[in-house]
Amino acid sequence: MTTRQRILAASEELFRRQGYAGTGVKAILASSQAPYGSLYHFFPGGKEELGAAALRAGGETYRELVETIFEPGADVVAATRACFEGAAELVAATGYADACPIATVALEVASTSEPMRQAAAEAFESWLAVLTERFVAAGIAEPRARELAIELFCAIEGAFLLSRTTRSTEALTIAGRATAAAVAGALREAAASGDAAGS
Amino acid sequence: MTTRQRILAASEELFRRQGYAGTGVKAILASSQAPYGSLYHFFPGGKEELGAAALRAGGETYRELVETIFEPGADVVAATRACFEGAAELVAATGYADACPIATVALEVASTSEPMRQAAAEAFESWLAVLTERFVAAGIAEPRARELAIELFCAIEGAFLLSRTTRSTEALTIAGRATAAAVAGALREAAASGDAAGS
DNA sequence: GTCTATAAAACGATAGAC
DNA sequence: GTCTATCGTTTTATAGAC
Repeated sequence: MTTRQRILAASEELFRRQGYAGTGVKAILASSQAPYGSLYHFFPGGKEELGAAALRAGGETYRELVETIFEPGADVVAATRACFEGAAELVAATGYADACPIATVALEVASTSEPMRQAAAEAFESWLAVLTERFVAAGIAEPRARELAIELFCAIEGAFLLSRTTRSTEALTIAGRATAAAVAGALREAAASGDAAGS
Repeated sequence: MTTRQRILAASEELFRRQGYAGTGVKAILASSQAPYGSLYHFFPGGKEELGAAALRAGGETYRELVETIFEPGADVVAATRACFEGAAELVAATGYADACPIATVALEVASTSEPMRQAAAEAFESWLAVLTERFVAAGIAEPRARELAIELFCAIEGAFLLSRTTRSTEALTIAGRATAAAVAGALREAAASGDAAGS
């Protein structure tokens, strides 16, 4: 693992758990066992460039995770359930420390750092794009598919917030059940209108 | 307005917009036009006590807002719609700066400050309690009513996150429509099972 | 490309006069 | 209860040796 990768990995973990402003550059360097100067060698823009890079890296990791759970041809209702169940396991297993790698920082910088805000927005959009594509592949028409993707996103992000704050997975269970039901409903509607069009 | 109130109001605003760690004590005092010593007179516990107090104050403000929108006897489906529409207006009107007074700080401190985490959890629970009560009053049985409250919470918090990050109210519109539909569905089910019980 | 020493500023907190 | 001066620390960032 290169020095750059270690710095980036440590940044992802610390920013996700304690936020951007709450994490000092020194803590990142200590955690990544990198010297002080290396940071500014690989990230000349300093902490802000590092923050944006960490958002992009975290966004990519989670996009791949979503692609794995919603594998092409999979049952999207089951995948939705798996998504929330996996999230609940992760959150509980880490003592309610790890959830979304973007959310905390995104809220912190939405009004204070334009480059970081954009990096977070692109990460979110990439997840929505994958979800939308999978819902379309499952037979749900384009506008409705994107709506469903956004519903899933909002449900799981809101549940992450409530879960970490109350130290309970209840919200993830309930939000997961509701979202799976919404996906199942859209699937039924799509099948019905598909039949109608086919008849 | 007393000095204490000014400090608290400024803290609420700054913490909500740029987070807890991202807001310096000096900025709060400058914004509230209070001298440096007053802070430690009214909040001997320093920044952390001020943070917890701001969470409680923000939580109370929003609980009253929820109580106003979901006024006793009101149509809960219309109230749900009004909730998301009002949120969209607020977010857009403030240039995507103001949304939830708790969420940003809650994510920041969930794993780093136990007193602040608890203050945030109590605020969230107070909102859920109001929502649950109103759904019960509308005829929805207790366990389902609390589930609906959590669904609404997750949907709006997730939509706040996506909205502030992407600078668009799209998520609030979509999440609002979906949540209103879920509430309407629960209402129909409750009426059907109520009829069945009554027959 | 690695590492340290240090600068310059901001941080939270305190002491003490009024 | 108000206000200021200041302490000690920590922050981000840089300079310069290796």
